Amino acid sequence: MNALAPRPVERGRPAGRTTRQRSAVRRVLDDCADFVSAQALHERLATTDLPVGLATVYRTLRELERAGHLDVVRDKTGERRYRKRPDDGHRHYLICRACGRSRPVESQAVEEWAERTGRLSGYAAVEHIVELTGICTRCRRDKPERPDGGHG
Amino acid sequence: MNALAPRPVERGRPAGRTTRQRSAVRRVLDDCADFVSAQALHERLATTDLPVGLATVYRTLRELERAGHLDVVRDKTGERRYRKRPDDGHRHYLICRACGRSRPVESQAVEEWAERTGRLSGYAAVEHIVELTGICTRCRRDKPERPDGGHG
DNA sequence: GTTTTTGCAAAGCTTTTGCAATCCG
DNA sequence: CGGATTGCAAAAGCTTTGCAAAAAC
Repeated sequence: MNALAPRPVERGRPAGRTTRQRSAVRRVLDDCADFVSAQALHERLATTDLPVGLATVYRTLRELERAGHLDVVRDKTGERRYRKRPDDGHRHYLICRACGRSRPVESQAVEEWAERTGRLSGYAAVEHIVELTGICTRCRRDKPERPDGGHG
Repeated sequence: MNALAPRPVERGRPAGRTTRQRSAVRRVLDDCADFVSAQALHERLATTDLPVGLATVYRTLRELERAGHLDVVRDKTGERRYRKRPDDGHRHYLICRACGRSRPVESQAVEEWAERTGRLSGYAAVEHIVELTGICTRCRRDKPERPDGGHG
């Protein structure tokens, strides 16, 4: 559930090799364009021409995360979910606790607050985590709230 | 690292029995007045007149959390840390990634942003998670940054 | 005297790691 | 070829759960 702060990024670091597995992971991330857990990714890939090992999925995600290509979120169970980050910078999201679907929200106010608070505090390398969860209009009609935040 | 949103709280629910163990847990939480992990709590209690089992610590924390008495945060390792919530409502914190110490920050701007964003979205029961991390002035001089956010 | 709570050990989950086999360049 | 990468299974953590013994009211 935590949309990542603008990391003091390690962008531009050695990219590693381009393997079929890594490409496959990126492709799925692009395709769904919503938050997915490592395990879900692994399952989707399992039904593919090129199944990818769970460990590799995790490793690839960690890499993409470090490179600043992903927004990351943690649900109440502690599971991490990943979503492709737009090229023009990180986003914050409003995530439905019932169906798991996410939408980016306007967050300039928080960005400014975070920047200002960090600056005034005298702390170095201040990062922020901000996220919103709720029940979307559709789910409010249809389903009961799931405790974990949905979207296995 | 997530400072909890103003829960659609379950306050005022049956409080359960008052046992020596639960009192002990609350006492430690009051004493340190900073974020502590369940395991750290358990260790502190271990050296006491009344050691408390780890499972009991977890159960007590879960209860206090549900009752809205705690602010909760998750570090990068996924470990949860708990801190007594002031009586007048939840806070957001700036936490030092090196030493783990936390200080509440002024957060009216975020509160308003969250409220407004939730209202405009049409989502129900919107909750927010907001937190800041950085390196405090003292640690900037003294120690190197720890990867996990400190305070074992 | 019931009902709740405790404690221990075992189980559950997600994520990480060791290492031989494999692949990329 | 040589070093990076994959996969599997095992290991690591944190947290939860089952169940008999103990405590609370």
